[in-house]
Parts: sequence; C-alpha cells; structure tokens
Amino acid sequence: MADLVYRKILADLKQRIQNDEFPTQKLPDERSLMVEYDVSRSTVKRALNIMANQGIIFKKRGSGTFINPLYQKNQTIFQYEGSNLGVTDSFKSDGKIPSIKLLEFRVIPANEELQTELFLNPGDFVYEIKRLRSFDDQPFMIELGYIPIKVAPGLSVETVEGSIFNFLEGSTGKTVTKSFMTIAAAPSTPEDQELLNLKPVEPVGIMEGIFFLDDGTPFEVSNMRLHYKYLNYNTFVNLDENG
Amino acid sequence: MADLVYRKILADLKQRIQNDEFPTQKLPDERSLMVEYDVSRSTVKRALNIMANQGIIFKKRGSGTFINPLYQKNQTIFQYEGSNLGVTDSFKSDGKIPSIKLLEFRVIPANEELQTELFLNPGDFVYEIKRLRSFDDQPFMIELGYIPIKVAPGLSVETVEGSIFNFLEGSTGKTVTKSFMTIAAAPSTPEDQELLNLKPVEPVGIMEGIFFLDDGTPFEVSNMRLHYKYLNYNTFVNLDENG
DNA sequence: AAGTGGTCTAGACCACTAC
DNA sequence: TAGTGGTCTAGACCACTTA
Repeated sequence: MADLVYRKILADLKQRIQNDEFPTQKLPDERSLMVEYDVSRSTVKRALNIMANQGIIFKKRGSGTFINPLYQKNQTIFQYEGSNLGVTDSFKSDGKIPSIKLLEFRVIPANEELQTELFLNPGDFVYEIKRLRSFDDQPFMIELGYIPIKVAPGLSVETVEGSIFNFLEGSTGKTVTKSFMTIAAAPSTPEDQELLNLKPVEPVGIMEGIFFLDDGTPFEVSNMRLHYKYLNYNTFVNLDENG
Repeated sequence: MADLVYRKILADLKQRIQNDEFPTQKLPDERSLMVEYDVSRSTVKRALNIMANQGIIFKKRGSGTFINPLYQKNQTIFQYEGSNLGVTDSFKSDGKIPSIKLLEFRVIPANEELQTELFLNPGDFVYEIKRLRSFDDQPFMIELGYIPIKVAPGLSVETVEGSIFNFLEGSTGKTVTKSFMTIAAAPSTPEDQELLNLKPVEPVGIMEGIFFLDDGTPFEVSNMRLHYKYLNYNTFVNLDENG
C-alpha cells in the first residue's frame, strides 16, 4: 500500500509543505513535478487531486497550484477526521484512558427501519448492543448499535466490551472505511443525564451512522448520544465533485 | 461543463441506477462500459470513482462494481449535502418562505483569531454581519459572519439582507465551493432563547465554517447557532482516500 | 505568446476474486 | 484460468491566466 507511487508523492508533498519548502505558497507546476519524481503527469495529478479534495491545496487553471494557508499555518484549526469510524480510536483521548461499559447485549428481530438500513429481510436477527464509553471515568457517549448476526456471527460479551471494528478486522480481514453519518442535537433525557453526568439544561449531540464493509454490505447502524462537550465534528466540504 | 464526457457518463449512470436498470445490483464491468460509451477506460474510471466517493457504488477488485443498496432503495435516508454553502439554498425549506433579518452590520478591525482564519494582517478590517434567518416567521438560525473588506468591498445593507454568496457570484463571477466546517452543540443562551423561540432546556446546534473562494482565499468566517431541530447534517464519509 | 491545469486516449502490467 | 478493478505511462489537445 505505502509503496504506491502516488501515495509516496502524496506523503512527500505533505511533508514538504509542513517543512515550509514552498514559501511562496505555490507548488511547482505539474510538469516540473513529473520530472522531479520521474513519473507521468497522471500520477502527479492523482496525488495533487487527493490533496485538493482534502483541502490542503487549491488548483487554479492557468495559474498554478497553491497551498491552503490554513493547512500550513494553523494545524490547530485544520485538524480534521471527518469521521467517526472506530470510535475508540477517532475520539481524541488527550492521554486519557478510554473504557467501555456494556449496558445491554442481546439478539432481537430487526424492525422495519433496521431492515431498510441494514438491507435485511423480515425475520433476520440483529445484535442490539448498548455501551457507555468513558475517558478516565468521565462518561462521554451512550452508543446503541445494531449489527446483523449474519455479518458478524462471532460476537460475544468479551468482544463487544472492546472495539468491534478491530475484532472484525482481526477475525475476517474486513475493514470498515465508509459510513453515512447524520449529526443533530437534542435536549438530554433523564437517562442521558444520569449516564453522562449532565445537568437537565445540558444537551446531547447525536451522531447516527450506517457503517459499511469494503464490499458495500451495511455492517452496523449506530446511534450515539454524546455529552455535548465531546461533539466536535470537523469536515472539509468540497462541492466541486471532481473525484 | 455539462458537456464533459465523464460528467455525462456520471449523470447517465446515476439515472440508470435510479431507473433500476441493474436489478442484480451489479454494474457492467469497466471494459464493457468503455465500449458502450465509446470512451477510454480512464474516463469510465473517472465517473465511477466519483460515484464511489459519493457512496453511490462500491468497487471491489476482482469481482466488480456494485450499487449501494441504500442509495437506490431509500432516497429518504440517502439524501445528503454534506455542506452548508449558500445557507438560504441548502437548508430545506419544504415550501416555507425563507427570510433574513439584519441584526447588526458594521466594520471592525480583525482580531487575532480572525487574522489567522481569514489570513489577514494586523490592521485589516472586516465586516461583522449578524443575521437572523427564518422560515415562515419561525426563526431557526442566528448567523454571525465576518468577511474581509478587501475580498468583498461592495457590501451594503441591502446586499447582506440577501444571499451574500449570490451577490458575490453575480458581481465578481467567483463562487464558493469549499469550506472547512466544525459542528457542535451547546445549551442555549438567553439571547438564543429569545431570538430562536427556545425554552431554557432546549439547546442550539453550532456550525462554524470558514468558506473559501475558488482561488483559495478565505472568504468568510461564520458562526451559526441553530434551533436544535434544524441541525441535521449529513455526510458520506470515505476513509479510503483514493481521490 | 507562454505557461499552467483539465480532459481524454490507448495501452501495458499488476492484484485480487471467482470458478 | 478468466475476469475484474488498480496503477501507471506517454502523449495529444483544450481552456484559462498572465504578461
């Protein structure tokens, strides 16, 4: 994976931007990069397009390729994940120790909504997994997840007390790299308040996600209720659609 | 723009998926599409890659290209924008009439944070624009925006009572297609409660965005406080990074 | 007019999956 | 073994910006 040519160019250019090797904020033109890296122009463009889609650079026809000043000058602003895949990993822990408390774990028939979202048939069963996640004994998230039995037949209590994605990757080699997320906010319920140590006036952030396996199978529907101080979702939005 | 070959293939394939022309959930292989559309394989791949990045299809090496069942079968789930560009346009109005009330409009020197985010120098000035947006007299968002004078010198009271992005596009031809967004939630302040008709226990959703011009110039910093029922942010997240 | 990014081609070879 | 998507090449021509 890391020996792919366009990946190496991508990584190298990112590093060079960090090192401030382009003080004019302008990258060399594509034909120069082609010579410098001894690759075709297509390969240069591939690396540059990925950086453009990530908001690292802006390309302007007729004039050149320019660094997004915010990417280089202010990493504190421009730190983003745009994702919640592998929750234990993607929430910033700041050195705090993450833990999981299993609140509920059972098998139920999929209701109509779950059938739609997980592409199941009537009569199919799903695990219902309710977990409370904490950092250093400070609970920050109630997670209610539904996983079809047929895509993860081996789930046990021990498994769901850790990272389900890691278990899946270890046992089947499949990874979860795609999801469809919805983000909202709501007043906290009494249960939220009790589990997350919230005052009645303090709200929760809600993240709902459908997670997909690499082959497109919907793998999990997850409803996450977060202590509002922990909802901080960053994305770079690009409406250009130049894939 | 719309006469680009890869765009036509993209539009055509999307339409054919909607029309259920691929009942097996599998698209023709790339070499067949190449012949069918009479283009090179690269062009086929370009269209397919965009669809994959949008979550419409999944590609699996060795086996083929498959439709995301949720895209085809459930458009109500899979409607997303992943964006807040052009707020008046992108918030769903459901036939309700959008309106803007100008609460504040003045010119101030950019503070340190704004200097960083808008890439300004000490002494540069910005417009401060505070607006209340409503649908059918139901206020849903307080918007506090900062725009450098030098990137939009012609702003007037009349202008900021409408769509600033539309004004910009009309007067300079520049469009805003990229932004960096942060989404959070918080208890409502007394001002929120008054302006948005919220009860003290009801929260606000917060969207902060830095919007960029096509050439990479940061154009606006916007802090949006939304009635919590109106925060509903959808994105398709793809960690593959195969841009 | 020169320079730069965008689109597209025709084809080679590789990696993975299914049978 | 055959089929499929992934990577990469070498080059042509176009569209836009700058001078």
